[in-house]
Amino acid sequence: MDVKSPRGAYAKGRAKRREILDHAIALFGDVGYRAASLREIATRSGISHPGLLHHFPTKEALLLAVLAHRDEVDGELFTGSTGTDALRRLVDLVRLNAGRRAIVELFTVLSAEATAPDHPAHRFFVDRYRRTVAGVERAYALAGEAGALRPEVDPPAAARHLVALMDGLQIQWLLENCRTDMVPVVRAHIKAQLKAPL
Amino acid sequence: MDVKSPRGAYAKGRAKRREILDHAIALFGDVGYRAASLREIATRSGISHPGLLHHFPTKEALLLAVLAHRDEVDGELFTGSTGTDALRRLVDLVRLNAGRRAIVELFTVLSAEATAPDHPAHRFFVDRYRRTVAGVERAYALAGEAGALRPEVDPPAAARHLVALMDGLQIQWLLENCRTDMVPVVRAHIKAQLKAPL
DNA sequence: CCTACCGATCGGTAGG
DNA sequence: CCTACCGATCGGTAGG
Repeated sequence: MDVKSPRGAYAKGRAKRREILDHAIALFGDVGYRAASLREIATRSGISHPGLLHHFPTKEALLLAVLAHRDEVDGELFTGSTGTDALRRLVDLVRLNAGRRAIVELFTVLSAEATAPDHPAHRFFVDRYRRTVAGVERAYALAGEAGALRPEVDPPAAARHLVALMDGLQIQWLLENCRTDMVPVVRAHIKAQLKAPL
Repeated sequence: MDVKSPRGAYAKGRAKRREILDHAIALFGDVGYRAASLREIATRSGISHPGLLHHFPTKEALLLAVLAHRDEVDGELFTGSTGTDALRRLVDLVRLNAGRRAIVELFTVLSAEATAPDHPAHRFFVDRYRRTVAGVERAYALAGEAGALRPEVDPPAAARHLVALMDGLQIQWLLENCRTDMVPVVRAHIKAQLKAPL
């Protein structure tokens, strides 16, 4: 018995779950959900594929667990910032993403795959984009009310524009094998919309 | 013998090839290249799957034929326009794309899938983006030389920005089931970069 | 263009 | 957590 972890068996199960999630993120990002195999994820995680199905009962459950896990981690990033400050935080998010190719790949590949209405992650991404665009729109609206926005900026259009810009830059960044910098493009865009320097 | 088509056999072969290409575009767009099956494309085209392989020897050959076919059709759109005029034409392209969901789906899904270096279309999309961004950059540069651009517009960054914007809007448009209009967002963006009205 | 087949691989289950 | 298996499906080939 390990004194430092009296619930060693549970801790081990949680660690294995986490290991499976990490390898699932990597493979879903590389080849997409449909083309990824449970056997490959299981082998990378050091277990058999029925072993994997003990932790996640179906392939779809694994996908949804991956998405929920990512939402949980990234959701913490933007709690408490509003208006102009939230727009500034988005530049930080772009910088952060430049350091985690696997996550960027995952969302780029899955969001495209999930445009198909029968894809198991379709609802997730429809809801996610609705929430994201609405959140960015609110940030623009608040910045506008505070008098920080140039008058020609229209919050609804600006929100869709900014989210699209970030997504599109990620495709280019991945195809260029991360050799370019997404940050200045986003930074210059937001800067041009604000009255005060960013 | 049909007098109006003395090479009826050849014409029929070409029509079947074209039919296969159309169904391949639709299925590759719906589920991606890896998850699409030759049997499904063949069935939709009214032949057996070895029959399909008579026209296209491998799955990869079919993919490359689809991409070459699209490049051939769309390449004609921009011959002869330069500078500000080419930027205006890009707005027309967005409007055109809003009328062909299948094509938009195809390129959105495949470009994301092909960010993986070992994807059979990887080279195609790397080259395609290089060419596209370079072409748009040249349009901005020419517009700048003609004095049509606002001074803060930087052609290299503006080119990556505009291409990213178009790609990102397509993802949102597909997830929203084509219920929104991409044109005003792109139009307003380019308009804000030009001195003269669009 | 077809039928019939190949070996490989898939998600999931049985039974322990 | 395992081995062993299920039926289904894959891309491609043989042979006509």
